[in-house]
Amino acid sequence: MNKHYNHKEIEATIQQKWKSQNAFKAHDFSDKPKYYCLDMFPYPSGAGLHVGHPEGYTATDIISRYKRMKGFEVLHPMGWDSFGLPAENYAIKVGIPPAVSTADNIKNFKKQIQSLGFSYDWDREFATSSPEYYKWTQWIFLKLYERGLAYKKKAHVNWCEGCQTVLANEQVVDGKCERSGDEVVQKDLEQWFFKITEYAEELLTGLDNLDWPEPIKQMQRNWIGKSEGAEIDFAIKDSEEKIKIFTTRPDTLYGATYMVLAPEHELVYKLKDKINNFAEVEEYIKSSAKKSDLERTDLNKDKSGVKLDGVSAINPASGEEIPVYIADYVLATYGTGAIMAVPAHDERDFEFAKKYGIEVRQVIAKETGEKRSNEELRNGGASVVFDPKRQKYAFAKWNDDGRLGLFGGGFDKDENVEAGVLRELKEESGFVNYKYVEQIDVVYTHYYNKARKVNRVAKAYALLVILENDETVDVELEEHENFDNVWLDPEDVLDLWEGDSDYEHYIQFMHNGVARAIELGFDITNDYQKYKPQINTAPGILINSAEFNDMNNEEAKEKIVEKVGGVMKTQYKLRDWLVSRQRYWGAPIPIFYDKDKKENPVDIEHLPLVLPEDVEYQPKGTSPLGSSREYIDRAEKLYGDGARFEIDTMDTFVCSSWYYLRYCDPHNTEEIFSKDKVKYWLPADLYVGGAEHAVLHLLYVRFFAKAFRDMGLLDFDEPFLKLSNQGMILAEDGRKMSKSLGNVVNPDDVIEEYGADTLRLYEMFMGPLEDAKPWSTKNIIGVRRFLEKIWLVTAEWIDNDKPSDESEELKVLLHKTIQKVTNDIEAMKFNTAISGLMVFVNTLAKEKSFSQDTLATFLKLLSPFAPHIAEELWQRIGQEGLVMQETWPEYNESLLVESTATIAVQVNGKLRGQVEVASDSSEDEVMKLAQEDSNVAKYLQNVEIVKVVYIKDRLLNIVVK
RNA sequence: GCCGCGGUGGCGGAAUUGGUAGACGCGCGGGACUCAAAAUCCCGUUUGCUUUACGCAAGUGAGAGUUCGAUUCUCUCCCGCGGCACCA
Repeated sequence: MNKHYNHKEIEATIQQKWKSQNAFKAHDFSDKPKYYCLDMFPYPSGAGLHVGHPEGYTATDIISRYKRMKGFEVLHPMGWDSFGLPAENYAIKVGIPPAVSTADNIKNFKKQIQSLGFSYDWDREFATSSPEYYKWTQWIFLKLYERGLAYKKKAHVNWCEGCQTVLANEQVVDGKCERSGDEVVQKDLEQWFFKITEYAEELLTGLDNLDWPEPIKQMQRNWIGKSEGAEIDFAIKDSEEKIKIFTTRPDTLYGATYMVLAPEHELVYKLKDKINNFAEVEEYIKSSAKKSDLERTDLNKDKSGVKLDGVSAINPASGEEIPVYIADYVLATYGTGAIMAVPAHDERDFEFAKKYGIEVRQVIAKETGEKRSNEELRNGGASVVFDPKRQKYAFAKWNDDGRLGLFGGGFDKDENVEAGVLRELKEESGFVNYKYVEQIDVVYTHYYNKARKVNRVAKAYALLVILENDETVDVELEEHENFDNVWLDPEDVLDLWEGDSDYEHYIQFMHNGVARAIELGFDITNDYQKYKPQINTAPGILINSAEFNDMNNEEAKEKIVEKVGGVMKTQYKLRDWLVSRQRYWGAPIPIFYDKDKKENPVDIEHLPLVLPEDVEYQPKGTSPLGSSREYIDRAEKLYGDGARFEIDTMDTFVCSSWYYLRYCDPHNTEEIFSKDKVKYWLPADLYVGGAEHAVLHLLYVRFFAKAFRDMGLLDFDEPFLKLSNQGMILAEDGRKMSKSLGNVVNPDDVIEEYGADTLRLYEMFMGPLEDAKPWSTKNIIGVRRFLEKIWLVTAEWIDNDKPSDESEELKVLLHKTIQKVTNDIEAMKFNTAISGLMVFVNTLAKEKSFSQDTLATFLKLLSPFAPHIAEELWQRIGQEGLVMQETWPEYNESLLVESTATIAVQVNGKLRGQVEVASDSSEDEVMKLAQEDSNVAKYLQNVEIVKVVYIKDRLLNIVVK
C-alpha cells in the first residue's frame, strides 16, 4: 500500500461514495430513537466561509455521526438565512438583484461546506428568501395578527441613518446599529410590532429547565428584567389629572419629596395651562428628543430637568404637596414613564435632588446586627461634633483603654431626640457653647446587653453639632471622669473603627456628618472628598413614616400600597419586538390598506405575497417596495382601486425564528409543516452556534415556540433542550479576524493544503469548544502528522501481512480509549477525545503488531472526527460497508480493572516516593512497603508518626512530628 | 457601576465528589538516518539549587484561611474578556 497519505484523492472519492449511497438521509418516523442535531444556519455572505463556521459545524457533525453509530435516527440539516442587508447593499452598488447574488453565494457556501464532509441531509435544504419558505413566514405573521400578537402602532423607535431603517431594541448596541455601527436616533413612526411581552414571564421561568450555558440564560433574564413593585396614583393639586407611577419601593413613599415625568409624558401637554414656565419646559422636551439614546443614557453626564412651575402633586401617604419635574433620566418606555423620587434612598434621585436643592428625607433606618427575640427598644443618639476653629471633630476618649467614641447615650423617658442627644453631649464632654445643626441619620442596632442580660434594639439618632468654643464646665456625673475630649481628623478614627461591627453605625454617622458639614460650608482646609453621604438603598426599618414607623420595610411595602389605594404590579424591561424594516430584501408584510387607508390582512390564498422586482434599491427613508408600479397594480387587482400593500418588509430575525421546524417537512406546500413530523423530531436535542445571538435569535425563537403552542401548532414550547456556544476563533495575533485587518484564514486554503480531515481535527483540537482560541497555522501540522501516522501504521501493517499478535497492554489501552472517546464526545470535550486517539496511535506505531479487530475498532472511534480517512482505511483493511454505518464500540469493564496500583507516598503532604502494590491492598501492606522505600525512610527517622492518611489505590500520606 | 466567565510551562491547552500539576500537540535542545538537506525516528524539555540523584527547594495571577494534603473550597485584592447599563 502506498505510504503517502493523499488527502485530495481520498476525500473526493469518499464524499462521492457517501453521496451515491445517500448515507446522510434522515428518515421520518423511523423506529429508532430520534436525535435532532442542529446548527445555527448561516447568512450566505459574498465573502464565503470563514474558519469560524466549521468549528460549530464540525462539533455537530461529530455528534451526529456518533449518534448514528449509537443507533439513533439523526436529523442533521443545513439551510440558508438568506434575507438581509449585505445582498441589498451589493445590489445598490453594482445593480445585481439580491435574488441573483444570493443564489450565487448559496452555491458557493454549499460547495465549501460540502468540501468538509459534513453529514447533512441536503434533501432538506431551503433558503428563507425563497417564496416557498417566506410564504409561511407571512402565514405566521397573519396568524399572529389574528391573535392580536402582531399590531401596528406609532412609537418612539430606533432609526439607523446608515441603513435607512428602524431597528429592534435588541439590534441597538451601545446606542449604535449592530450591523453598520452608525449612530441610532429616535423617531416617532408607525410600525409593526410582535407582542413578545405577552410571554415575558414564561420566557423567564422557562429558562430554569433548559440545559443552556448559564451566561446566556443570565443575559436573557437581565434582558427580560423582571421587577416587582406597585403602581400608585399621585393627585395633582387643583386638577382632575393624576400621575401614575411605578415603584419597587413603595415602603419609601413618605420620603418622596418630588416627582419626575419623562419628557415625552403625555401629562405635560395636558397640564400646559397650569405650567407657568411652559416655554422653558417645551424647550427641554425638544432638546432631549434630539438626543440619541447614547447621549441620554450616558451615566457620566449630569442629571438635568425642569420644574413644572405651578404644578404640584399630593403625596398620597402624607398628604403634603411636592414639586413635579420633567427630566430625561426617567424613561418614557419603562413603567408608567413617571416616578416618585425618594432622594434619601435612591442614588439617582439623590443626585438630582442635590442639584436642584430638593429636600432629602430619610425614611428607612439601616439595621445592623441580627434581630433577636424579646427585644426591648432603647432610644438613644450620638453627636458628630465639628470644631471650625481647629478644623477637627471632637471625640470622647476613654481614660482606661484609650478607645474613641462619639458622645452619646440613651435618652431619658419622655425626652425628645434633640434634648436627649444634647444632654448626653453636655454630660460627657462638658461643652457648653455649641449649636445643634440637624439630624443626619437614624440607625437600628440589635444587640445583647450583658450587664442587664436582655436583648435590645437601639434606635440611634445622629445629630450634627457645631462647636462655638471649647469652654467646658465640670459636670457632676461620675461618667465624666472617664473621658477626655480629643480633636481629630475623621480618617484617624475611621481607620480604627473599620471592620468592627460595634462601630458600624458610628462610621456611617461620621460619613454623613462630615459630608453634611462640608455641604454646609464648614470644612475648608481638608480634602474630605471621600466622605460621600451614604445613600441607604438597603432594607431597614421605617422612620418618619407615621403609623408605619418601626416597621420592617418589606412588611411595610404592601401595607403602604394598600393605604394609598395602589396596586402591586410586576414590570418587565422587555419591550415588544419591532419587526418592520424599510428595506427591500426581506419577507413582505402581508397587509394591505384599502382606499380609506384601513389596514387588512392579505388573504391566505394570495400567499406568498412575492417581492416585486421593479424597484429602486437605493433607500430613501421609506421602503424600496414603495417604488414598484407592479406592486401597486397587484394590490389594486386583488383588492380594488386605491388598495396598497404595506411596503415594509419583516426583520430577518422573523424568518430565523421558526426555520428549525421547517427542516422536518421542508417541501410541504399545503401546510407550514406536518404536525406529526414535527412531533417526531422535536424538540431539538442539540443546538450549536455563537453566543452573539443570546438576546436576539435565541429569545425570539423561544417566543415563537410559545406562540405556536398557543395556536395549537406545537405541543412543546422550548425548541432547544441543549444549547452550546462555540467560542470565537481569533486570528494568530489574538485579535478578531476581519477583512480590514487582513488576518482572515480561508478554510479552502487549509483544505487544499492539509485536507478536510485535518481542518476538522485541528479546529476540535485547539481547545474547548466554548472558548475563544487563537488560530495557529503552525499547530495544524500536529494533527496532520497524526493522520499521516495512522496512514503509515496501517500501510505497514498491511504490507507486513497483517501481523495479528497483540499485547495485553494494547488490548487494555484500546478499551480505555473507547471509554475516554465515548465519554468525551458525550461531554463535547473533543480536544481531549482527540488526545486519547493520539495516545492510542502512538502505541500502535510502537507495537506494529495488532489484530484487525483492534484496528477496525480504532477506525470506528476515529470516524466521527476524521471521517474520510477512517472510511478509506476501513476499506483498505478489508472491512465491509461503510464505517459510518457501523455500531459504536462498547468497552469491556473487566479489562479496565487494574491489577496493580501505583501508590504515591507522601510525608507531611510532600511526595517522597512511590510503591507498586496489588489493587485493593490494605493500609498496613502499603505502609510496610512505604517504610522500606529508602527515600521515604529518610523522612521517618527520628520523628513521631502522628497520623496516616490512606486513599486506596492512590495515595498514602504519613504525618509526622 | 452591576452581572457573568476566566488567569496553569516559550505557546495552544490537560488534570475538580480536595489526593503524584503540566496529558496531548506545537516549539525548542540533543542524537540517529543522509554526501547534505527535508521528511522520519529516538532522547530531553516548569524554574532554580546542589555536581547529577530512586535528590532538594519553589511553583497553577497576588495575599490570607480551612485541611494530613488546595490548580480544585472560603475570604480579600489585582488583571483580562464578554454582557448590561439612569429600568425607578
